[in-house]
Amino acid sequence: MNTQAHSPAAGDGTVGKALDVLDLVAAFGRPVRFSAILEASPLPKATLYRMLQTLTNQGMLTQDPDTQAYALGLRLVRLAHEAWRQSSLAPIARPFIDALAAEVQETVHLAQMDAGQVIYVDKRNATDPIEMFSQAGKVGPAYCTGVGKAMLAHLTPDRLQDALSRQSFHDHTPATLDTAIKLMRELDDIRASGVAYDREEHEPGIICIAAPILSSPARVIGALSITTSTARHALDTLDGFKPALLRAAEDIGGAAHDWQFPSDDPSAHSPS
Amino acid sequence: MNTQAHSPAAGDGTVGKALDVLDLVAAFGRPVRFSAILEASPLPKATLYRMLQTLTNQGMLTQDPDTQAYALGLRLVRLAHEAWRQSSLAPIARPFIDALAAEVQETVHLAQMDAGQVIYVDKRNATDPIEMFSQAGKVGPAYCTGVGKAMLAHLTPDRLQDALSRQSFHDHTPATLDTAIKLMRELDDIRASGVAYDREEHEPGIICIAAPILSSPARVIGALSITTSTARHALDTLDGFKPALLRAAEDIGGAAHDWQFPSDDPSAHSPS
DNA sequence: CGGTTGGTTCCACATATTGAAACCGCATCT
DNA sequence: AGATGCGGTTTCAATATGTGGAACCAACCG
Repeated sequence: MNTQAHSPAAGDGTVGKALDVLDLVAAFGRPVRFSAILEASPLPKATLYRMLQTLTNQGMLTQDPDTQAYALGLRLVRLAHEAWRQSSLAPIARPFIDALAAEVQETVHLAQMDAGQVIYVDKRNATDPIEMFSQAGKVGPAYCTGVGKAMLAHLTPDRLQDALSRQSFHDHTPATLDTAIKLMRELDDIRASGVAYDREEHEPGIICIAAPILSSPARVIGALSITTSTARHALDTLDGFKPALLRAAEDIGGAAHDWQFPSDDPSAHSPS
Repeated sequence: MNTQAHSPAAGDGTVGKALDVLDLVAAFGRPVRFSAILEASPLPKATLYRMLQTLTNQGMLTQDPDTQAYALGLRLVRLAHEAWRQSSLAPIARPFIDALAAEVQETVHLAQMDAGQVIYVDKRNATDPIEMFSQAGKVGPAYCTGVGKAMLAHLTPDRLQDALSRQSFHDHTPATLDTAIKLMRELDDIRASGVAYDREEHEPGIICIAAPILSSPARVIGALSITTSTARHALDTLDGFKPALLRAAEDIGGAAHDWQFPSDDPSAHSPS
């Protein structure tokens, strides 16, 4: 019934609260002491205390022995390593992204959708060395990024509805599509052309061309983008990347599909 | 009382179980269906079911709509992004690692210790492009890796004891130090010389020189290693890297210290 | 069409979580 | 020194939560 997913104030049971605490600690972005967490949390002192202890025991948090500040634990990193491997299509997409980045000599992003937000799971920077984990895991808005729009455009109606309801439509730049109506119209174009553009809608001077990655029939499982700046490319020259981008996106989609249904999955899916 | 930290069968409360389930799913390394998890878990059907539902609600797991297989969720990736930023010293160490890798033209690892295990939080591969997240988050044994031994050597007695009790002492290669006694003896040498070697103890043909990263008085907060193969370097030529390695380790330790105690922390620590 | 596997829901019971209040240690203030 | 306050830890009864055996439903298979 409850279409509402997590995000703040999800509140299923004890683990919900525990995870909220994790988010809370994460939000600080640096080690925090007990009292700081306390006043940011709705939980009463004693409860929070035990929760923190439990989480620390579990390795989800670590507590500095000197300053007794809590920070996210390494178990999380360990888990995430797995999460990244299995839940994201990053590992599958890797070779294609490498190739694409090398070919176009621009920054390439691989993103997925989570709770209406875009989450970058990989990035290849053709010029600079690399940015690594510092980028993977980053989240961003869906309504004003190329990858976000590319994915939105190919969502099923109900999922789109859900996703739209989560957008905050803040005006990042003058070009930002700041209403659901404008966005919807653009999504039609995107569906038609097969690619989405970010026309400095998120950050001034930054533009990109993005394509959805589709699996099986027509499920979006991610998006791929080539990002550059107005200093390097005019908006309309972005189309030069279109063939390479689309090819890479298709290749990744195909690879993902093959990986999901190697040939033996007994409880298969509805015929394609 | 219970020195035992997490790992399987930790069992504090509900969240403990929830996290165990996460580990379980992670262990599969690929999306798994309900029944598969069920038979790997001690939990009864109904309980596990609700647990999975909760975790899915919370975004810690995702369930494929077609095959209803569970996989680690993107929220985890998001959290880990933060965890990596704040709990690990990777972000601080980054520039130093880059420099070191460039200087020595060999693979450089940055690792930390968690529950007696080594966890790699960063890696720089001087020759190949990069390995990214695919490496960060990886865990390995402490007793037979350079970084592991370097950290063990500088643990406080009680922590060392705890860590040792968690080692499994499996013979990876003929050179593996397979008993606590042998290991202890080696730790003395490491303390004396300031660096640890991996003499093909983990993988044949792979050798490394590692140094602990120390903060404030004498707390190990991580370790740094330069890894190469017997094909490229003889064991005794590794010493050539020693100065650069030690310098980098010291620099990182210093930077971490400055970062931890910028200058204003009111509830400071014992005078340094 | 009946048997089986795989997943979901019920419900009485027990356990784990709750949170006000008391407590401790330690630094600071007078 | 002695008092005061703040940050962190512990206790304990009330109760909300999670538990898990068993029944249930659906879909697939023979």
